[in-house]
Formats: sequence, structure tokens, C-alpha cells
Amino acid sequence: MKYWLFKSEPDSWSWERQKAKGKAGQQWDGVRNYQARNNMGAMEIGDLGFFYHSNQGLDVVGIVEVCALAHHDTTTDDPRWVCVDIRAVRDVPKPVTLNDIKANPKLADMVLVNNSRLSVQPVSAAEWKEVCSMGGIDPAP
DNA sequence: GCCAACGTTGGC
DNA sequence: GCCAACGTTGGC
Repeated sequence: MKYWLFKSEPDSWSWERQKAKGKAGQQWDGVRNYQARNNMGAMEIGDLGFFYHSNQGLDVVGIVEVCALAHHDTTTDDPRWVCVDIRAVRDVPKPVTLNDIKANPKLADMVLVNNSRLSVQPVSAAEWKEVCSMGGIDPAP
């Protein structure tokens, strides 16, 4: 089981819209960055991820689950780009803001803090637990 | 709206 | 294969 973080601007794809997709999930398309793509390639069914709102909100608002392995991104003809499908699992009761994360020394190594431009990033098990508890979730949904 | 950081492109 | 120029992301 691995953990991830998915970033999205609420203007283009919000947590509300993700939740509206329900169990069917949604392909995480539009990624045109090799690192982010490689991360998706490493995902397995059942991996969990944080859903983070960038630009507006700047907080972790939900938990998602990978429900389809990496496959071709149908929004482009370029075969280089793939994406996974994710589905909403639950809300984060107390959204964890970027400021909260930056203020927590245990999270100083999070990619979110150190490489803010990477839109799909790995999260360590320790970081996962910490952010969950900050968000009011007993880790292991 | 601005700007810093980063990634990508393309000329050499 | 290097590096300058450019484009994009995302926090502030």
C-alpha cells in the first residue's frame, strides 16, 4: 500500500466534482509532467491519496483511492501520457492547510513543501498518518 | 496580479 | 550535451 497526493485547482476540478463521480471515479487526466506521470505509473489499485486544492483553498480536503491502473490519457493523442482513475473515499473533517503542514516539523520533508510544482506526489506512511490525524481522521479509513 | 521556482524546448 | 529562452505552476 502506497500513499499519494493529488493536486487540483478547484476552478478546473474540485473535490465537490470528484465526489459527484462517486464510486465510478474519474481519470486523473491532463498531467503533462514526467515525474507526475511516473508516480501514477507506480500506483496500484487500492492505494490511497490526499486530494489537495491548489491556488484556492490550499488545503487537503479529501481522501481518494486508486481504482484503475495507469492507462492512456484520453485527453491527448500523445502516447507518452497516462493517468490512473481515482474515486472519492471520504471528506477530511478538518481540512489541513498548507500553513498547517509547513508549521509541523514532522512534515518538513513533504514534497508539497519542497517541490510545490509537482502535481502528483508520493506521501510517506508517516506523513500520511500525521496529516490524517491533523485532519481529524483515524488513519486507515 | 506578481514573481519565484521549476520544467521543457531548441539552437548551437 | 549544454545552456539560454521561454512557458507554466502555484504561493503570496
